[in-house]
Amino acid sequence: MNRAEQLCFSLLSSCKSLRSLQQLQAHATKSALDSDQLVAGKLLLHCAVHISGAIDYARRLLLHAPNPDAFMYNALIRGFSDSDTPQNSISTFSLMLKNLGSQIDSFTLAFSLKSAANMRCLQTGTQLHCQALMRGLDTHIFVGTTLISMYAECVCVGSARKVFDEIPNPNIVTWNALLTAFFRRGDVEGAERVFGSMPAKSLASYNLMLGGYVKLGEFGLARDVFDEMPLKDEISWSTMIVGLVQYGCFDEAFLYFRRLHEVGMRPNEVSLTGVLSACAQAGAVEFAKILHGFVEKVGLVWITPVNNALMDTYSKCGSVDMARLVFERMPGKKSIVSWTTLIVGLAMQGYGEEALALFDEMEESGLRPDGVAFVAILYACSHAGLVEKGSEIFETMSKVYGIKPEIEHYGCMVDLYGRAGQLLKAYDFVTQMPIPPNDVIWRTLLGACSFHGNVELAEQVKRSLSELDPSNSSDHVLLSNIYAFAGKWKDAATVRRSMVELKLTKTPGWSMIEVDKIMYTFIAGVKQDDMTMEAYKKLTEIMSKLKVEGGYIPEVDNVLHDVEEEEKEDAVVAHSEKLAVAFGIARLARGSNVRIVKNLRVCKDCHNVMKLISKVYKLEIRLRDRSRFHSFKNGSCSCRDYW
DNA sequence: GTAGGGTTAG
Repeated sequence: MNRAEQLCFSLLSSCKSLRSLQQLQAHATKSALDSDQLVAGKLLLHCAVHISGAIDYARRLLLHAPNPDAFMYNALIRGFSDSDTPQNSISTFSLMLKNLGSQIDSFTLAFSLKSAANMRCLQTGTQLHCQALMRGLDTHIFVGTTLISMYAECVCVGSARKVFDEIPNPNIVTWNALLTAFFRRGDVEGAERVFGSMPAKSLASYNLMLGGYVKLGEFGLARDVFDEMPLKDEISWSTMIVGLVQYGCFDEAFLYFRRLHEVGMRPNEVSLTGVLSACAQAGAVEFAKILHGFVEKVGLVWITPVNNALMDTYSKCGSVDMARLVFERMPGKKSIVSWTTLIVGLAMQGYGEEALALFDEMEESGLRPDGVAFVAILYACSHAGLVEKGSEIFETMSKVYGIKPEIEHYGCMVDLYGRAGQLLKAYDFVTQMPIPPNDVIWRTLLGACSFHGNVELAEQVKRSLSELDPSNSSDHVLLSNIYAFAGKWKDAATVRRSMVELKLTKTPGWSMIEVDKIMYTFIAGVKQDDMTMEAYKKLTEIMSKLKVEGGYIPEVDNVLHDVEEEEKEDAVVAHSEKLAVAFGIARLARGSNVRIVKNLRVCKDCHNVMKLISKVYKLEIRLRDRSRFHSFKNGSCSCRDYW
């Protein structure tokens, strides 16, 4: 390497943008370095893998290179393998095969195989495997390991094993790839056998075991590995935290996060996104604010997923304005996830028009909406009652953007019509869908029937639902409640009895409230502890005050006769959100806002009670239910009674 | 002059 080349390479490593790289390129041309194969190759590699958004420029560099060599092809194939269009890797491979076929080497195959793995495309992967076989590269340690990873991604454990057996000296990375293959198939015993026969274990092997157990919900086993590990790094901790959050064990996730801190480790971006997601789901906004401060202090604001998690947390905790602020101030790159997160946040609050405006803005910024973005915008329309607009967008999605609607999009449409009370239209839509409706679709429609009190259609929908998922207890509860609200107590009781016969237990409704940074959970009908007793006592007081000062009339009390206690409880009386709000009124400082998170959809009676409380007690209540946000203020709700 | 295995967001 000569001095000019050396200088060029050291300058290259500091190029962070395409612009600075182009300046360096101009400089190289001036110094007659542009005909230097080494320089041209390095420039291309830097564009392809180190500068975000410069991959197309890298492609042009290759197409215009006077003598494209194997190194250049490999660089471009590598760049595409980590992009959002890994299929371009494969087309570059084909081009290389045509132009420079004899020079395909272990790098070419390893990078191309990575793309096949990312695409989970077994067909492409197998073709590349053939190419490797023809060149005797299938037993090459790097190619072989990547082949195993590819088969792992495609859940072909047998093929992964075969490749492994042919590799003469598998190293620890090869073993780890094989371990992944077994876990990918959910084969714990197979994975344990591999782990047991490994000649050496590194930290990554233990982390793989942890992740594998955690993903399969085997927390006891995961905890054993975690406690026995000779060394733990940030990935070990992150794996535990993320896994616990994914399984809804928020308290334990918070515990691990605290322990991580106590043993002197610093939370990294992954454990932070994990614990933020726990805050989002549990509604722990005060704790999230502390984490936000930490994120800013340690410079993690540059990490896009962290910002996205912050936005998601703030919007799911009812502070969509904070979410917007995070979005506007993000110093790093806004990904399509960033935009979609805020769109959903606005939609949950019923800000349909703002969500639509943001969607347009996203497109203007050059991002092309994907399938999930369309789910978000359709969700926005359905939660804001924008039926016409929603139908229009649904049409454009396939006709203009060429995105084939999937079951989630159809679900949004059913919700759109159903929420708006256009039940028959929703029903026709379901029966005319080009793909068979699943249980979620029918359940959405059943929810709409419940909200709009259509008993006949509900019965019909429930029959279809029972064919698909007969043992879902919440469907039975919903139908029973539909009967109860219509005063058909005998039918309600029949549904209840069938639940007993089918041995179905109902999903208990729970609500959480944060007081002094501690989350309290309330479950209707569970009265043994002091905290719940306190809530019940306060609730009784509140309800009588509402009757006198707010003119409260219970939704079904007047027709409740000759009914078993259980149906009454379920239909209205002491739903968990009422207990949580009562607890909040008893414990929170005057003037604090009440924030509640509920796992099911709020019922009409509770919604009514919340409105009255907000007026009589001059309180602002934010309630997140399974489906959306409700901000109660001065006797009315932000959802405009539309939910 | 380029690689392979372990934890992140809608």
